[in-house]
Amino acid sequence: MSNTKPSIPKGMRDFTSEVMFRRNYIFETVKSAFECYGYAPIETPAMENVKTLTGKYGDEGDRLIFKVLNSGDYLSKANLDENTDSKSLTKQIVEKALRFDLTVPFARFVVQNRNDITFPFKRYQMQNVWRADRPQKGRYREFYQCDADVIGTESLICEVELVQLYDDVFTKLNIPNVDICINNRKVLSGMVELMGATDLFDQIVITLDKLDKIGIDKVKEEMESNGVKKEALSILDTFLNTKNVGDLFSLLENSLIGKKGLEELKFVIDNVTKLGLQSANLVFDITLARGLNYYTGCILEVKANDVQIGSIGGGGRYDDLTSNFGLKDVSGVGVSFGIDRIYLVMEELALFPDNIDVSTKVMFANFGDDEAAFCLPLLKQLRAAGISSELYPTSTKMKKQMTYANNKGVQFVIMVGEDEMESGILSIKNMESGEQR
RNA sequence: GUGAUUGUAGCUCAGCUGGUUAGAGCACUGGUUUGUGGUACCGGGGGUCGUGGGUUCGAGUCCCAUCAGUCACCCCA
Repeated sequence: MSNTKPSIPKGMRDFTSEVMFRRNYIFETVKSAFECYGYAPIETPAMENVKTLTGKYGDEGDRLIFKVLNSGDYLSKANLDENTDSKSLTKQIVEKALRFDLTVPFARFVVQNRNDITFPFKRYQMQNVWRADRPQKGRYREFYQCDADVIGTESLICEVELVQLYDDVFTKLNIPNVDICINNRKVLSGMVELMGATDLFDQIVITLDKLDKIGIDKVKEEMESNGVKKEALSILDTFLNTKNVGDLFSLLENSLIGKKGLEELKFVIDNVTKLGLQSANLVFDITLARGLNYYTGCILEVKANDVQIGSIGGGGRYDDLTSNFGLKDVSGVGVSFGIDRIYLVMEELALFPDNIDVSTKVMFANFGDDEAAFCLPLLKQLRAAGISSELYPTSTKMKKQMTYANNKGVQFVIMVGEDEMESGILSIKNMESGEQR
């Protein structure tokens, strides 16, 4: 057999222990916040049926779904003729796909288990998802999402709580200068309605989302080339120049859906303002749109302003996701934490506490079989007391054992040799100070 | 799908306008110290220079192709 160079697929990663200690620190923080707000854990499988996933994320999203080839002689069951192309072939030889996010599988879960669930249902989920994207900074083909969703209620109190939840987590993680951007898809619908371009909604909204990146002129250019009329663009201008939510009411007076969206927006903002946030800022941003097109109401996106990276979290309300699976009129709302990006932000700003990567507190040096046997009961006692400890497995040179302890960040090394066994008094060395007794 | 950029030891890189046995630091390992790490000193192993072709007396260095990584656009966490 030939030696293959060890490698892993594009956009996927190994995590070393050092990295895992830090990742777990983030996971734990998020998890305890979720539980503190009354969310309960669930998990769903890595793969879903392709049909469950397709059509929920837009055309672009569908292309980025990782599909899993059927097992066995799949080609013999396929129908091949001269019209067969990749797309029609894929349909015949693929029936499973890796999950693309946690929200759609969750909607499926809710419908499938509806008889066992008490509504409103609050769950959290922290699992990996896969996207066949081109990797770059803060963007991988396998990454983790931590989602909290509540489904089965239209109450806007949920939105208010989710904003607080974001604030709680980022405050606990000590990430400064966090903006929680908020908008409402209904407000955008109202605006597009006034522009007389309802059929171009998706296009307009995607273009609008780029405003802070490419500037107003380019946005208008792109919209015009997509068929938006000049008059419509001046309406857009009025909206963009209105910073205050209250002032939008007069603009959207004639749009039923727009007014509804504004009322929702106002409720959330007012209540959050009343309760106050610890460290994050709630920012109304009319240009916030979000690509995933299952959102229907309030939408949220979180940015860490001190680091150049995409959003570190996002979410919103979806009114109709479960109807795809045959359960109508169930509204849900949720948020997602992008923990890989949060990791990068914390790394860049050096926000990780330095005492989170210690595993073994006490190590027994190994001087030989008899000495090792003497240590084992002591080890048992330490462990029973909840002190993480280990015995170096072989009696190699002291230098090597000490180096091992040092690199692993062990705090104390206990020497048990002949003298100690006889006297019963052990030598303990503090690895930090070098002191020994 | 589009564009830019990089590929030399396990890791981070140096290698000038092509010139003989390809270097450093870190890591690993042996010793100074037969029971002591993190600091010191001495030694050792490890590379067909991403791959394939071409130019040349001679290619890590120049040209072409190909593969892989990284970054940006699209889109997104």
